[in-house]
Amino acid sequence: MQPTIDYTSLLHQCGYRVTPQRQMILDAICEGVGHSNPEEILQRVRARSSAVNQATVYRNLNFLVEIRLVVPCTMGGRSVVYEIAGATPHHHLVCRQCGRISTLAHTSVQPFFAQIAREQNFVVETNHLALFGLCSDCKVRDQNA
Amino acid sequence: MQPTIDYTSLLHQCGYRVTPQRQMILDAICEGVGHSNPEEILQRVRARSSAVNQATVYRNLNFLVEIRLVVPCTMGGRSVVYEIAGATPHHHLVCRQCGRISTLAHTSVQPFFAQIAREQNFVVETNHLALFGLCSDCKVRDQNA
DNA sequence: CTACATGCAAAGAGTTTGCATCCGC
DNA sequence: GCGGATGCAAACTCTTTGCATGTAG
Repeated sequence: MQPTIDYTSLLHQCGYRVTPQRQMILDAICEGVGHSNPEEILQRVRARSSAVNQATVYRNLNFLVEIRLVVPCTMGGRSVVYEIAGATPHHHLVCRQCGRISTLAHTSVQPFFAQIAREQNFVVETNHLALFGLCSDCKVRDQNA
Repeated sequence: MQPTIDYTSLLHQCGYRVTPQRQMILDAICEGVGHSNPEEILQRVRARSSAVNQATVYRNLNFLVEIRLVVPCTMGGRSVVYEIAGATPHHHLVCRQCGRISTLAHTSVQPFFAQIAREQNFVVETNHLALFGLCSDCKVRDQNA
């Protein structure tokens, strides 16, 4: 988790306005360790300051994505989740049976992305890949069934 | 694109009811070459039979996903897209700048999935991966800007 | 002081659901 | 004939927007 002050001054430097709401929303995204949907972010912000409007959260999320400070990614749920753009890339294996989510280190993914850059001349910027499938436990259970 | 009759008899065999609507929806998914959202499917079905309700489309999509005849996948758009489960796995590189979508052969992805199976004991079932990033043209444009 | 941000409420999109009717088997 | 499928409309969730007010710079 990165300190908020960096982002605050970064916004300043780029000429963007820094409001208390915007700061709290950025804080909330940082706390979420890269897996927060708008609702969770709203909850976290409201825990600090009771009266922040959800429209403000949505507007700021869109704004932060636009200026590329925050990255949206889909994890299979109904709403998109957000994470700080500079966060360490990390990936997830989502089991379709039991829903368990395990983490996949970027080192396991990097060679694959490098290969795509080489073969296709395409720079993958997804730093939060979600792969769906069957985890080891459910695979065994499936075979025995 | 696969002939519908396979799916029809498959449904029969499994004891599921086969209605004209269900057949048309399956046809529409097949026609979509794996990239149809509910709206497009509805349009395609209605081109054949004008009065099919959208609730029926949604109910059938959920049904077909549940019995694993159809697979849902997110391509970055607002709604999920659907494809026939048995379709040849194929993947996409989506450019975040120009929106261009290029195809990535499964052979480029297979070793990566195999590695995950080996290292993590996790069977990736995603047969329609969407990777977001910068295409070659936009990369050049980015560097010159 | 000005332009942008916020709050509020209402509107929009996309999807689901309750209930009466219909129809595959 | 029975149980699941459909049509219709209303409800629900998530997100966006118009407008008046507030506030950062």
